[in-house]
Amino acid sequence: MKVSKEAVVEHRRQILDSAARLFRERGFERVTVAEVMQGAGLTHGAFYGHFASKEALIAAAVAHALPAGKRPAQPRATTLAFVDGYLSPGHRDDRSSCCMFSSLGTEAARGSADLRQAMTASVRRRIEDFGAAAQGETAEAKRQAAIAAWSAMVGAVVLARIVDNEALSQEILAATRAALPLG
Amino acid sequence: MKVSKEAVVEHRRQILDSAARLFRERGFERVTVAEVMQGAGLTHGAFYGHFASKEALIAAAVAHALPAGKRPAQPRATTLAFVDGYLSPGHRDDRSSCCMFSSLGTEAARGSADLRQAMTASVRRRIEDFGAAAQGETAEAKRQAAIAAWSAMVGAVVLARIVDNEALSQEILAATRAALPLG
DNA sequence: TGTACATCAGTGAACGCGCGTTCACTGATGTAC
DNA sequence: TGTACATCAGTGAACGCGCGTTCACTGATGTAC
Repeated sequence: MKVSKEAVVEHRRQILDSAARLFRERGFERVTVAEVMQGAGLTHGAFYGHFASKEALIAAAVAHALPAGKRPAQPRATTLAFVDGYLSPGHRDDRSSCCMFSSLGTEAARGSADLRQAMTASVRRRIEDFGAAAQGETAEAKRQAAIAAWSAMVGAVVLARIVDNEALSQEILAATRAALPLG
Repeated sequence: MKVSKEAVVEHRRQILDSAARLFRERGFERVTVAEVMQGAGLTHGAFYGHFASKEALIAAAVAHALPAGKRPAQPRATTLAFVDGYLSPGHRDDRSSCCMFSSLGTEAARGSADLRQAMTASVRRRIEDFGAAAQGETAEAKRQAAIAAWSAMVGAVVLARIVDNEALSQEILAATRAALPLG
């Protein structure tokens, strides 16, 4: 049956939320269109009224889940709290709402141009956010430190999730945190 | 037709090499058993004489491609040359023989116990190799620096491959290299 | 050393299941009068 | 404001293709004598 305009917008949002959660949990390939729609409370047939293909959904869901656009500089304490949370066992184990770079990064590198564009925008923003809290005398030095910090954080969570030993996993998170060039 | 014992061993090696290359290029999911066998110069029917399942092949191929076991400490210059190569555009663009952590890391985190065990052994060995060249007064400080360095390297290549802008991609590699806590 | 035969790695057709995608149909929405 | 009707989001069955896996068969290997 037809549905109100507001419901259509809401359904689209629910599809994107469902997709973003499932993709993080299982990766792009191991999630079916039918599962995404079920998670949104709809049936699979309605999918192609919202998106042209599964590949288009992937790009849209990632863009939807990633913070985009500029925002005012956040206080140093906010950045440091984010960093601590990011390199915590809790974030490592949170597969359904965790960072998309650490959960989907290597798959995303093989993704569509739209997907990579959305993720590139997120990387730029992260570098800007971190730059304000990074060590360094000059703006270039701060930017360099921000990039190095973000690389290390993403890599640490990837490695901490692969490793099958809890002590080593936590050691990776803690050692990376300690070496971060942030204030 | 039956085949000599030497040929069987050689075929198994070719299957593993073919799988390791294709998995790196496209990820575990987008490679078919038939493609792996074709890459090894065989037909798909022979696959199940060598491996119990595709999942078993994944673990075996990664274990085969990853350096395993202890080896004598390598000179500092060797480690630094590896690091420079790892964070180079050439390695970033080399999808067929590159590091498996940067090409398959987020997929591997969802993989089988056997796969994760093989990758964990490789992480331990990398930390030991890097420890010898790392900054720090004590053994613990060196180990911590080695872990932070490896995390940053893996993360940097993941991000450098996602980003759709060549200048930003190279900046990620260079900034991470410059901040590495290695001697 | 030579011969007969059992073994078994490889071949290629086939199976069956799952998934992305399509489509005829339904019925609530929202517009024209 | 109320009514008739066109629109169109959602439903669920169906399609078709691809992929992991199986299997009867082939013929070279390698062993027993």
